[in-house]
Amino acid sequence: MPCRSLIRVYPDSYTLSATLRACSTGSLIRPGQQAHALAITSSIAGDPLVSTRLIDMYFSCHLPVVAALVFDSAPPLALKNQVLWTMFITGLTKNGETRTAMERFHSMRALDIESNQFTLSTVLSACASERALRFGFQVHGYAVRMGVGSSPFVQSSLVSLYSKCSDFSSAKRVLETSNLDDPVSWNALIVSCARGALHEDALSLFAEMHHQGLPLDEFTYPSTLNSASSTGDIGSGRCIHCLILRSGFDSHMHVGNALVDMYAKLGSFDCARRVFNEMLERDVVTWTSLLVGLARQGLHDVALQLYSTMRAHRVEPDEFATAGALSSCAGSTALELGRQVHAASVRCGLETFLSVTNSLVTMYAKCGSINDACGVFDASTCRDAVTWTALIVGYAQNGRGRDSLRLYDAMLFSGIRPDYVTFIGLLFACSHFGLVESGRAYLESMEKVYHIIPGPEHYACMVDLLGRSGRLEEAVELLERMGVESDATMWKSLLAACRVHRDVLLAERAAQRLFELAPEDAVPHVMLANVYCAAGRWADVARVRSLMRARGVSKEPGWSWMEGGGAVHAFRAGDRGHPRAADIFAMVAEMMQRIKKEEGYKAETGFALHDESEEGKAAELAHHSEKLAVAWGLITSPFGKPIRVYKNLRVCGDCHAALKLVAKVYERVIILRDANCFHHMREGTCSCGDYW
DNA sequence: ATAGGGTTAG
Repeated sequence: MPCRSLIRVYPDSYTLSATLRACSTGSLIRPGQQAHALAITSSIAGDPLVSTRLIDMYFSCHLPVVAALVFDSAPPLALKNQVLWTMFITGLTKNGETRTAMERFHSMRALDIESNQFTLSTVLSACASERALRFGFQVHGYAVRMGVGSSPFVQSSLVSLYSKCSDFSSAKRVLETSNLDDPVSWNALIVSCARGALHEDALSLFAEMHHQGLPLDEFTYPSTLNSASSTGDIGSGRCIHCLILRSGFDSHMHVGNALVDMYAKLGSFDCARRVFNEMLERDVVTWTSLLVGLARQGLHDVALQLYSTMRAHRVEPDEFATAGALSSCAGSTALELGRQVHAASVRCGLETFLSVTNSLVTMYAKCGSINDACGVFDASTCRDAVTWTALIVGYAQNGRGRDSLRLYDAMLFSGIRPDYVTFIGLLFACSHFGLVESGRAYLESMEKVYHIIPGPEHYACMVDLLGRSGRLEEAVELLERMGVESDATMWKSLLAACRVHRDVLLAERAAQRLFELAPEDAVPHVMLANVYCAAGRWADVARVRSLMRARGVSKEPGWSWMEGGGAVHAFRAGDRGHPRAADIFAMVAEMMQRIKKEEGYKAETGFALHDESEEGKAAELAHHSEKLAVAWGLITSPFGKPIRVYKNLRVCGDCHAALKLVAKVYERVIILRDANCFHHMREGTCSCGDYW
């Protein structure tokens, strides 16, 4: 057997520590493991110096379990080492294992290993994450006994702990004894104020820092700006922006992000854009801040353009960007794009985030794709009240009141507490289904069992519920005795009920209130005209029309649109602007002919706006935007696929009746979302139960 | 050798 002589160089612990430190800095797991192996073959893995660096390396590579294995297998001598323990507890805290960090600190004390300011600041920050105020108090006392109570690191951790636990007086007491030149404690306090919605306090702390001449740093500004935008005070926001520019902190990305966020939240998109454009580097937060700001102002299409620009810049969306984009898809009913964002979120493993799940359910429900909403819900592993509520509301809006209420029972069964919005969904479902008694019971349990005070949205649903079921007097009574001020939505519900139940007198009363509440709104005028129309009071119809002219209110033009082939096709009434207008009008003619012949359809000319002959009215109705859009759907979308149409106003009564028959004759499902709810039309019936 | 505070959501 030939003897191969190998010259092996065994590294010493200093060399290996240096290598491991490099692996930690770069989160390099493979070289880190090789160094670990080398430490074992060199018999120096148990050296306290090496163990410390090994643990640090595994934590930096986000492998807390391996780090714990290394720690627990360290030799007894190393386990007496204060630094090794500190490193281990710090690593646990940084990896979010704050509970374990506290437990390990407890063991450290039990083994009589002393702590220093390094250990204690970390442990206090773990306590802060766990909101463990009592344990934190004990650590505070121990820190004082160990003589490190005045270390700026310990003090800032204490301020953070107390303020996160809302013990602001203790936080301020620590702050008053702290080193004046250190802004970290102040920053911690400002952050907690901002998180706890104490925005005025946050701003005055900032002012005090500034007044005392304390150094402000790149951590001070983001949370202060957050409070400035939350108070809606653009003046102080601009002042802070000036300070940032003068001190040069605008070069920090977090500060720039906070500025973009503030201006976007306050609706100053020019300023937000300018900061955005001038930033030296941007990350996903920069883009998301702008996107969410746009979405909040209802500028969903711009937000979605921004999302695709972000993707084009190869910025990977995270769960916040994804949730924001999905919420804009919901806001502009962009189902196709929503599906793409959904697919991308699955590819990136983001769909398990609660925020993404919630916005997916909401997006599908608001786009009328309730089965997809249901699918996301069923596949989700983590649900909160928002998840359940999104589907409860979704079912209700899509005309599935029973499923909505059934889901609420399941929600209670799974131990999730309903919130304010849940009850809006439930009452909406009840009004949809005409369940007067259930509605009353939900309203009562909301107050008595869950101690949630009903707001205008709940009363609006109740008025609608009572009105629909013909209990008009009761509805009026509720409007007068409820604890909140009546608003236009509630009176509109009542007016709609008056139209259905032909109560002209009450309709006039409701309309009068609406003219006072929202004089420039055309809808009440049109609804009142419809009431007169149904009662055959043509002179009054004409009077309302001239009133509208005199007041200069005009009906918002109705338009309908549908997605297809990656584009949106939009139609106005009588619109011949589409490149294939001839085909569309031919299809409308065919549609109307077939439903007349096969289903005995007759135009409901009461819904025609202009005074003309009966034939003229019928022709006007036939070219309403929703009929044009459905015709386009029949031409372009394959058989078997639902035709999805969206309308900005409520669907007109004649279109509703006609399209139900179109769905039957053409054996197609038509899903029409109007300003009020979804209409799932199939085989001649509609999910709204003909009341909307 | 070891330490503290930040921006984005439904």
